[in-house]
Amino acid sequence: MDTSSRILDVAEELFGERGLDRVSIRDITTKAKVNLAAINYHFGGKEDLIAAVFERRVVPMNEARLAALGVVEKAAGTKSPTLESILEAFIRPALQCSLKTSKGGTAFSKLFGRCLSEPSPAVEALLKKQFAPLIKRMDAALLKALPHLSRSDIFWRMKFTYGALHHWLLTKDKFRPDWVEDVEVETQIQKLISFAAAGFRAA
Amino acid sequence: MDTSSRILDVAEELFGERGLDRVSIRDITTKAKVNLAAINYHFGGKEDLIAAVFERRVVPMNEARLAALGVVEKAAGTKSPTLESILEAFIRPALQCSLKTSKGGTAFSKLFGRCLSEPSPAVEALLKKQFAPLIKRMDAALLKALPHLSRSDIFWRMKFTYGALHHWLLTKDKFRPDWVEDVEVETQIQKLISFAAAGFRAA
DNA sequence: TATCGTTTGAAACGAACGTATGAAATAATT
DNA sequence: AATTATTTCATACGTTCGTTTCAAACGATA
Repeated sequence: MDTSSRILDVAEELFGERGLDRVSIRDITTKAKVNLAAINYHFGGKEDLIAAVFERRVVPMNEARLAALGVVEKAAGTKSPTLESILEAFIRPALQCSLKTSKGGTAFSKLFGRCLSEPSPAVEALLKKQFAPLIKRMDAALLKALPHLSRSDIFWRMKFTYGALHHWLLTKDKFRPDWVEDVEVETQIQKLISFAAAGFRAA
Repeated sequence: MDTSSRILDVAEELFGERGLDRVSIRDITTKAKVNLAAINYHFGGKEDLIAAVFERRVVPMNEARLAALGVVEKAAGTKSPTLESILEAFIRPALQCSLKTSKGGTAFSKLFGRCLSEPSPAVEALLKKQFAPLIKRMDAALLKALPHLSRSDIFWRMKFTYGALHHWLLTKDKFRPDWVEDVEVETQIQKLISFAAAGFRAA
């Protein structure tokens, strides 16, 4: 494991746990067992490190989403894929990407939530660049699957879906009373898909 | 306008704009035109100020939610209120509370999002204390309205609804392309209610 | 008006922060 | 083996942070 990777791993974990601003580069370099100056040498500065940590996960995630969308569209031929399959192409990669992360998958979820609520300039630019093409494809697919909805309707319902997904990722384990039964991730994915699909189909 | 109020107003605005950790008490006291030591004198410290800013909005918001829930339950008599009216009792006060805020209502929404993703010990304790009774009442009402659902089902769907609500509050203006039509707040509330209601009614 | 509790004021404290520097060590190239 | 280029290291710099201090100003009470 080389220096850059160790920094990225530790940074992802600590950022997820404590938030971007509550983690110093000293915290990261100490835990990663690298020199204090290593972050500035390899990434340029703290802001650039944040962007790098974020990018490492977001880019593959959105690529996987686009690929999954392509698969279901191809499988549907000239017809429109089912609403559920479109939503699944959007939801599942987010979770898989989050599971690959250290600390059992919670680190990236938290990090993502933080990047949305305390965006640095670099992260904000990355967000726009990374999500613009994905949203375009999603909008088009949903418009085809639900032709009676307006673009505005799809925009709002997509925003609600997005919120449900990210709040779920962010607080997956937290706030869960002990009487909640369905702890299987796959079950939760299906629950979210059917919840969102019903929302999209609402009159 | 006394010192404490001025501090709270400015703190709310700045925390919402920049995040809890990116705002120094010097930023707040300067903009509020009070002495640097005023925050420590009136609130104890920065953490306590954050909790105070948060509490000032959250407590009335959740009281309004409980009151609204009481109203629709009373109106329904022995029967269960409609699902839509239960959800509205949960959703509308959040928005009204957010509208009362300075900066046209965006400040509290952002602040709330930040408090969820970068919780300090004081805020976290306040969150649990403030939301426990509300969630209990919501769960009971929903269980009565949707008797075929399990408690777990209601838990997950409530989490999704919660996520949709907060993501909406957090990014209300942001990320909205110019072609989106429905900018009326009331319309957006109805859209969210019917989206969530459909999700709750999903098979 | 004299007194006492409360609030404000200017200044300073130590700690922690991100970053920069230049020498030492390592790796790559010839 | 000699010479570059790259990476690591210990250390220091200048800033900014939250907090503290204590005297001055203020307000209420008698």
